[in-house]
Amino acid sequence: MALFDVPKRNTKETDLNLVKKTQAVKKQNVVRAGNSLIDRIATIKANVERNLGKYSSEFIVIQDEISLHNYILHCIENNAVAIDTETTGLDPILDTIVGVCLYTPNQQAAYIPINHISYVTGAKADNQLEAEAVASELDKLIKAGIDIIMFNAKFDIRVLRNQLGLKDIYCTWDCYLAARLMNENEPSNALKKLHQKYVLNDAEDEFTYDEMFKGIEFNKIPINVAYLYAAHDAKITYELYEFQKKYMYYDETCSPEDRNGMNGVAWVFFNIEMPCVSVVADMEDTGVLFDILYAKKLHEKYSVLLDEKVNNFYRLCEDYSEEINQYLKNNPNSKLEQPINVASPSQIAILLYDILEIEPVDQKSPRSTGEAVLQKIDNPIAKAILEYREVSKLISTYIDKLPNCVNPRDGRIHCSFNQYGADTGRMSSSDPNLQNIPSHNKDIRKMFTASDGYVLMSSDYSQQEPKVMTQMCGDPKMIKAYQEGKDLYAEIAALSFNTTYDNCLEFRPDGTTNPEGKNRRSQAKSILLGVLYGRGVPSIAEQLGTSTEKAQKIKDSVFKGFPAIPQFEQDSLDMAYELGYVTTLWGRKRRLPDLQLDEYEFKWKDGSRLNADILNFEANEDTEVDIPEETIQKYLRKLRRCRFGEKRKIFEEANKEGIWIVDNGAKIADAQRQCVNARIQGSAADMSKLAMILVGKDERLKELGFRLLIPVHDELIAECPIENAKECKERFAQLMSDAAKSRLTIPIKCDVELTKSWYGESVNI
DNA sequence: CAGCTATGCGCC
DNA sequence: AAAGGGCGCATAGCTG
Repeated sequence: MALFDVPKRNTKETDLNLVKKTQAVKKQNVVRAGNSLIDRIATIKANVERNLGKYSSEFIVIQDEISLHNYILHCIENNAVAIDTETTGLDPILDTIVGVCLYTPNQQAAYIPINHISYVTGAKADNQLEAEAVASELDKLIKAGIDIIMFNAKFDIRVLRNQLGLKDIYCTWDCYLAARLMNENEPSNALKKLHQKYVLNDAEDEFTYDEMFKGIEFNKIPINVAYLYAAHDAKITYELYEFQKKYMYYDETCSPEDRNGMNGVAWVFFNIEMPCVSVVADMEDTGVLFDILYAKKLHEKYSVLLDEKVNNFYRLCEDYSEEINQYLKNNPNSKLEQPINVASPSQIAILLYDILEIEPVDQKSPRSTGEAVLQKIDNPIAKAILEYREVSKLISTYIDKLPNCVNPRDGRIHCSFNQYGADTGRMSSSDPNLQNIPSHNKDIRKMFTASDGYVLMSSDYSQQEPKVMTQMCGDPKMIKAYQEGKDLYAEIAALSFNTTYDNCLEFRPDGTTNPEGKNRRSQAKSILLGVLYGRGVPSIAEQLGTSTEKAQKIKDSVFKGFPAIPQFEQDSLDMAYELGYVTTLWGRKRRLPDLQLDEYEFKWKDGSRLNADILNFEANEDTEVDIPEETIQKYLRKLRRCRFGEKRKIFEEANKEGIWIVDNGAKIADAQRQCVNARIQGSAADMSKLAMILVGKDERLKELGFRLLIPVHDELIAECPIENAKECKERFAQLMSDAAKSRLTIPIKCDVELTKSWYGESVNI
């Protein structure tokens, strides 16, 4: 947004601020000047021509049907095309398509304008193709079944479906997903960054949309300028694909277990990630029906509750009004407002630790006001703050936010799923995030409902991660427990603590509760889940409400009874140290470069110390002097010998010598924890995606009107017409159970819940 | 204002 | 001595 159209605000703006802003928008080769739209387009035009003008002969604009037809023939001949779409925004449903870019080898990259308008009059620009004409030509590519390469295909697929009506548009190679699989630690996954780094070898800079057109919709950019930018994208997508293709291919003669090469990763690409794209696109297009009226009722209900909580907090503060006033008098510059802002952690910290002088609970962060800390503070104010936060979170993040996310055309929420959101391979959800809707609270999820005449269906994998872990450990006793339908935690407890299975259950056979059994079971559970998360013994002890020593003994017993568990931990660590990465059951990689770090790094304090030998003319003046090996060894010896708490002294000692010691201990420990967790969480993610593919592409379910709505990691939410619920339910459960059969021998059972609204009352059929 | 980090918290 | 994996997002508070 430019300076001139910044909305008027109450705050006074100094001239200095305005000057600073003007300076801030100037960047490199991009100049911003002028205030009117006409001036700004002129500036953009100049920028584009200066930076992309070199492509003017390489790229073409296709403005008639015959040229388009000929280009499509070239694509089919080549059996490959890169496609990119240009739109007025990022919403494939509400925003409009502006043009399509194509590139096929040995041809000029082509831009096909469809919906450009004059930035002066707003009238539709001349010499563009009709959407229908473009659609019918693109349909020929689809019918021919040629390779279609895209970057972040889900978006372009949705645009082409919604804007051009291309129902069967597909993608064979998504460079975004390939890039994520090839290096999930890549600092940026933007097309231009990846192309710049891997195709151009960082030789030249490329400009992003915002750097070129910030704040201007693409349909207002004149065609003779726009094509330079747009066609470029299709071309670099293809070039990135050619780069990736060299490394990611599946060798039939090589098993997916080949963990040294890319075979496992390629298998995941072709058999999990790529087939998943259209399923995810379907879910986003479908959306989920939202009950705005019910949300309004919740707003009323929870607003009253919030008022109560705030008032309760202030009422409790009144007991300390003298102390608060005294504090304000002594600390006139403090951040404490009057009244206190309950939502401000810094003000709460002042209240609790400075005014009420409560002893810090957590020595590591003595001024924390987090939930865990507040729960331990025995003061009604702490409780009041927690209650306030609970309600305010519900209102701001869900009750008041979600209604604004509803698409006015269909009353549904179409969020965005990032298919490779987490580095482990898990999906994520945003705008809004539908994977963190409260489940503990029974009101919130009910805002999501089935379509009229439909019923909601949810199916989850029970104990997905423990099952995956059992499979990867390969422990026969654990596998047997699942095969016999036993409770894994109880079985582990029984065999670890030398007692019977029945003695490790919460309930006795006669239905009465067995506190000792419950305790044994939860101990075994804590140990197993602790391994899964890389949790430390003291933390497990805290969870179990016991001493660290006790927890260590419990862990020892479990590890002794189930040596496959520590063996699996060790194998995972070995794999990561040897190969630099761990793998999932299906071959996805999680690279952990931090594991290769030295525990301590030694650097000169003032950056680099240059070679001080003035007489050594041979030496490059940038040559750094290494820190003498004996000095490094001296400190390493000290650090290895020292007790905890003495580290800092040694660091300071080195500091006085001008040496800066970097302690990588925490990073290495993080990576070690990730070794086990990434394998389990990643394998579970593979499994859930396989289920989505099987369910989402099932022809029979499609016939029945069944559609997936939301994946929540180990759970799939869907809906289907009520009259088909019975068949859908059975087929849904069966497909989910079968999805992981290729690698999981443990029995998988899925129960399907039928409801009218999410987590609402069960519907019987 | 835009954009960043820190803190805190919802989910699996 | 302490030791929880993976996300997205709201608000506060700071900076450019």
